[in-house]
Amino acid sequence: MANINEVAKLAGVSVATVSRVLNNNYMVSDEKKQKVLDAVKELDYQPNTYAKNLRQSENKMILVVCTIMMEEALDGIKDAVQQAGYDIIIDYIGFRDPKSNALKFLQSGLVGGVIFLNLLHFDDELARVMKEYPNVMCGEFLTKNPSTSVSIDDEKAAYEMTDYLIKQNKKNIAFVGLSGEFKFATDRERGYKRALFDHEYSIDNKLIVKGEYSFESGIDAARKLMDSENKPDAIFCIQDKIAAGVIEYLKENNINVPKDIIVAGFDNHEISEMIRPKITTVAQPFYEMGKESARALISIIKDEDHTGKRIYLNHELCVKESTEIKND
Amino acid sequence: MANINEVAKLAGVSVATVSRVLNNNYMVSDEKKQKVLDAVKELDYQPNTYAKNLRQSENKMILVVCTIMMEEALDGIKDAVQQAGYDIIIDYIGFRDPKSNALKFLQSGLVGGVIFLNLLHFDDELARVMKEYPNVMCGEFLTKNPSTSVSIDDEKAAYEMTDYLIKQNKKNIAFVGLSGEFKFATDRERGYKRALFDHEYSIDNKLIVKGEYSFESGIDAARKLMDSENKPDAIFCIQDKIAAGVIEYLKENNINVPKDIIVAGFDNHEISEMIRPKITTVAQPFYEMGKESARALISIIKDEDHTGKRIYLNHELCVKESTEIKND
DNA sequence: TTGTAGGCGTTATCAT
DNA sequence: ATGATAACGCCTACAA
Repeated sequence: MANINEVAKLAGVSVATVSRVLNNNYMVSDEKKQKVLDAVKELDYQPNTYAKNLRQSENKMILVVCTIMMEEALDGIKDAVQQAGYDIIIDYIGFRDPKSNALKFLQSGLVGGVIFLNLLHFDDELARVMKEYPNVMCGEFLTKNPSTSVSIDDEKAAYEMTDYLIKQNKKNIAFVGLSGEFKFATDRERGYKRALFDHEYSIDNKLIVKGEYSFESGIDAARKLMDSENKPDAIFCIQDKIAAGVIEYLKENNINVPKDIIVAGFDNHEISEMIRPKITTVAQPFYEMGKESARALISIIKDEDHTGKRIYLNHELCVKESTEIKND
Repeated sequence: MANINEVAKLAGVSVATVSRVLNNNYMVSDEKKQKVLDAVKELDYQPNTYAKNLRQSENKMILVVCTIMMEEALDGIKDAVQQAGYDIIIDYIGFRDPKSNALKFLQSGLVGGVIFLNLLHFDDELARVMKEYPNVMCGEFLTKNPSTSVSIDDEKAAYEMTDYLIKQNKKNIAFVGLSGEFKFATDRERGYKRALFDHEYSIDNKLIVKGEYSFESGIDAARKLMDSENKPDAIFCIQDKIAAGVIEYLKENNINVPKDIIVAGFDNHEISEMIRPKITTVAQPFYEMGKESARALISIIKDEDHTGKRIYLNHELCVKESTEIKND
């Protein structure tokens, strides 16, 4: 692998000139610049990342810690980051190892900052440690976490959806949430309750069930709701996969959606287009969220501006088939 | 961020001793070792990755290039890699930029090898360039590509599925493939045709349609098949999402699956469990494929064993509801 | 067993 | 505008 010395030798200049051409691109004659460029091409020269980062004070590498893979958000991050001349590397941790290599990568100087993508388990220790490093939370964060965060306003979105369901003349609106202690989950539940309250609906805890983040869990939730005495005529699910499960259960029991019961989900997941009826849902601007997160992180890295901000982006209510009765 | 000098000073030893404790762990007295360890802890010292890699010849960083995010495969890669003391970073490229940063990362010395995960666009130039670097293809590869590859035997799997469909007493077995030139796609089509041939079925090109990798494409494919004169009584789709679309179209047209037509997919994608009837499919051992890929890559990096191998792992036929008539 | 010093490939400072 | 050289943090001969 060619290094800068070989390039300099081939071009007949000093290493400093090569470095200048490749980085600053000023204060060097066109003649020598061309020679350097030719030599670089000839040798397929690429500056060594390790040497470069060792020497430079600023670290232009960003780590993205992913639990669930959100391709749209990653696209947004990539675009923003590349624009600023940064590189990203991804640490995929799934749900197996909540801590990830973030700290290791940070302490070893590999990366200069971290974006946590939809991280669900941000414990106290991680929060404490992360105070010392540039980081932003994209999509999910804990109240006690002081990091800058980018997300939609989950409470507002859930409020709007519930409000919409009420306006379809429904009286018994159920909510299917998550059993864990996640901020986005409690926010959405709060939005649901606040909408009921504002419309002077009473809140029936029998109409609120909690489960996991899955299709099967949706089936279970629907069974619970339909087995109770106060049956719902609308079911708002915290996620589309769950809504898909709910719809499946209702279909199996010959309950028509949307005629008998209307169902809504959240996330505009692809499943919402693959199930019949297509699921009314809330679309999150994942691409923009990624982009905004990256921008925020870079400005934190650059300006040392460590004040945690809350950045809210706009969601979109997507009305599809599961809440509107067709007129064939 | 603390460096090795500060640790040495605090521990009252030389930097060489600190380095020895952290790496070799031999030829150093217990007394000094303990002092070093204490100092490391005290300062939260973590060796600088860039300095370390610059100095060392061997590079323990592996790049995984992802098109589509396959979490199971990533888990497998992670497990194998960590066991060997390597780190991975992921370059997510989606389908937007087929070339990825692989070459850049390799040339800049950031990584010592690459795993291409389900890469579909492996062009001649990439193939040429990649000859010089350790790399393995996981899940998909081109015939002309000399890299080591890990996958299932797609032809065999498709053969078995087709054979199974024939044994359900079906006569007109359609195949929904992909319009691109992908090895896995042509392999599966060949397996389908070979099974027909072995059973002395004639091959009707009207029963072979091609489209995209999506639910909508499945709907289109089913329409085409059902509009032709020689209607199928079984439809084998190259992927589960496509099969889901096919099933949806049939349902909309009051054609019962599996009673009237049986449908099969491929990949054991989660959608195969969320659609009714659940889709009979072929499961790929993604976790194992990832693990095997990582192992292969590490041995290539270590041994400089550049002979391209083909590693086939076993698939599994998953018979579900879309091909078997229930007896209620 | 331990310490000193050289060098990995860059970039940045200081001369020229 | 250009070149020589120090320094980044680490590992590893080599010396003691």
